[in-house]
Amino acid sequence: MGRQPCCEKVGLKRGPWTVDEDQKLMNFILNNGIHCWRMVPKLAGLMRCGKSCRLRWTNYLRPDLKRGALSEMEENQIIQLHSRLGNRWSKIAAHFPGRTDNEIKNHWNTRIKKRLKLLGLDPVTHKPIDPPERYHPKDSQATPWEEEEKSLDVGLSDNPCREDLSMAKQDGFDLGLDDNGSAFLSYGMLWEGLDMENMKIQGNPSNSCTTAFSMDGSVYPSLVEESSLLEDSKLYWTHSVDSVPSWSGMHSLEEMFSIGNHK
DNA sequence: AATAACACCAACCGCGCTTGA
DNA sequence: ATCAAGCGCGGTTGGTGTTAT
Repeated sequence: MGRQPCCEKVGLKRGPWTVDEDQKLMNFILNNGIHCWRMVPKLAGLMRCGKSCRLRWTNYLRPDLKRGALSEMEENQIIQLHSRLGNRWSKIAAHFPGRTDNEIKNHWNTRIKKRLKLLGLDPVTHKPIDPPERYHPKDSQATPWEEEEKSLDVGLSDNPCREDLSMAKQDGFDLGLDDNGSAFLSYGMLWEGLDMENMKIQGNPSNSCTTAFSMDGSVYPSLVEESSLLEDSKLYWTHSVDSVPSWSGMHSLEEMFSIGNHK
């Protein structure tokens, strides 16, 4: 006896969402908020399952989503967080306001993985490929990232990046040390040294100063841009869909989305 | 110009966790 | 304590666009 399907699939639409469907879902959530995803498609007049609606909202329609490619700084942060947390995309995404776990996961699978391999690093362990074994699972019940998580609060703080800064400082990223105090290559330096066009390591780390973390904490342009953007448009999105009905600036939102964000 | 190979990403699937009856 | 509904997460798939041959 298997698990019952999340919904009755007969007669339900699948595949890419149309503009009309997006508008219906958007309008419904803006006007009513979300209390039960299962009921959303029925009430919104959509021939979709609730799960599909939730995915569409969280990955595409949410007003606080940040559009565009991930910056090099964001990539570096993703790598460092992944080395601590493993494939816990939602936890990693929590450090990137406006980015979804799906987006980060896709980016990891399609780009970062390859880059790490090119650099001779194992995307899973973040260590040089075929190094002498340093991690012995038998020695510990928990994986390295599980151990790491015990000492980390991976939830959102007032300034997630500042939290990361302290993490980085604690763990010696600026010194090129890993969690165990061993020699460790800075991803930022590796990134700078990798000429993706010619696919070769240029190797002048001394010129490479762009790491994920700036110790003065002043260089997070994407966040700065975003916060000013939010201020300008008077949007106060709080990561909680329950707060949808209380947004101010609803008209700005609707205008924004009537322009269309479709492929 | 045709088409094969590759890259990207939206969407789906199924499992596990949480919550409430 | 048990069970089922609902939700969230991570892995995977498939469609579409781009590049190489």
